[in-house]
Amino acid sequence: MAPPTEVLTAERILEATEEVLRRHGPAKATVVDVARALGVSHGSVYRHFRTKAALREAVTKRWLDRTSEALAGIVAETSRDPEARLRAWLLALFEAKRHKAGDDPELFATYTTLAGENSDAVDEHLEDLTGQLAEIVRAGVEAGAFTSADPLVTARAVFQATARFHDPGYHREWQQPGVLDEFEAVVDLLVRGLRP
Amino acid sequence: MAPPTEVLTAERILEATEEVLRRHGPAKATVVDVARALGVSHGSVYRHFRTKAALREAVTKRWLDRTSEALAGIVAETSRDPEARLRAWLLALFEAKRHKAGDDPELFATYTTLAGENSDAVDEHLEDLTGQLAEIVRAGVEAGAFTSADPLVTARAVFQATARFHDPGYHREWQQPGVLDEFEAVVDLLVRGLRP
DNA sequence: GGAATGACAGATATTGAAATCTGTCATCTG
DNA sequence: CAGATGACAGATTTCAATATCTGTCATTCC
Repeated sequence: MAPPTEVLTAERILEATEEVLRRHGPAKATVVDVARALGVSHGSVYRHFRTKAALREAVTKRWLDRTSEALAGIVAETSRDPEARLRAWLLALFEAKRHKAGDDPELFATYTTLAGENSDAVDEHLEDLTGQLAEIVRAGVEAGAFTSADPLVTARAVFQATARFHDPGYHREWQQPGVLDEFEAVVDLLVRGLRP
Repeated sequence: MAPPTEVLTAERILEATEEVLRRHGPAKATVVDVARALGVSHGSVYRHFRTKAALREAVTKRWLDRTSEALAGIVAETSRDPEARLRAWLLALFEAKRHKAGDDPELFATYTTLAGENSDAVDEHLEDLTGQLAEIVRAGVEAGAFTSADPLVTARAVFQATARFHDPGYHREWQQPGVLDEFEAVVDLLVRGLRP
């Protein structure tokens, strides 16, 4: 099916795996399918990824990293004041998830399954995100806009308190009317709590 | 097995059902099992509960009501100041769930399954709980300890912000060291946000 | 010689037939 | 006659046979 003349790279395998996952879903996506999509034998896939689990983990990491990068941009907007950045960051996270879940529910379910299989990768991702939040909190403390004995502890608290608006387990509730108001009520309460 | 002389009441059926669920788990607990435990035919059970689902829903409601009652006691302790009551209420909810999940994981899993099957009963329960929280917030506003434009909206925000410490989906994390510190960090932030 | 292949063993998933369960109701019993 | 029974039809679950997949590796190919 695919041009068999091209060199087989990890990158090409990952792309094919994403496509197979999109098509067949996480339960039916096999490495034989991936090999077939690439026009190679499944043994060749195993030359690049030791196991099926390793292949899926690599796909998961790729996907999580895309989310992180988008949010890192907001952390870097140092011209905006910390409170605005905090609100923008939390809203961007929520809206990104909400749209993924709403626009393509099957793909979202696929990635939710992958995330469940790769809790180590997810934990790393979560640490990355709380690190970004901590950076905003730290900047806020420095600017006198926030109070916090320990920005990382505070960041974790803010992240956990907004779990309902980014944890995939709550995805059903993200489509209901009024969620954005509920989101704002929580964020307002947290921002008030952060002020000196 | 049970004395067949006694009158068959809904109450006795509910007790037997809880026992069967405890023994066999939610997947294998059948109404034939319940009937057998009571020494009656399964047709007799259907005289008191229209369907298996209705029977399970009744068991679920019973269980949820027990949680509500314990917490209602804290709301009623009007001699304590609102902030103390709020903290005590949230801690009691967390500790109750944490102990149920930790002490008898199988039973906890059983009730989590039942809760998933009966989202209407759960929604009612959640409304009940946020109502209790709203009552504490309202008292706090009246006493000048809290600010809130709308106690019910604020109560919902507080409840959702602490979801990680009462939503059964997070039960794994409740056993990890440091959760109580994380709980306190979130509650502190929220309480600060509530103060005028 | 480095990459790709495909046959293979053991693990996992699918399938369809048999067993069990749910919910009804005509019948029985005290 | 109010309440309990158990036979029954259709729905659901279980289980074992069958097919497919995962991961390895000796062999092939460029």
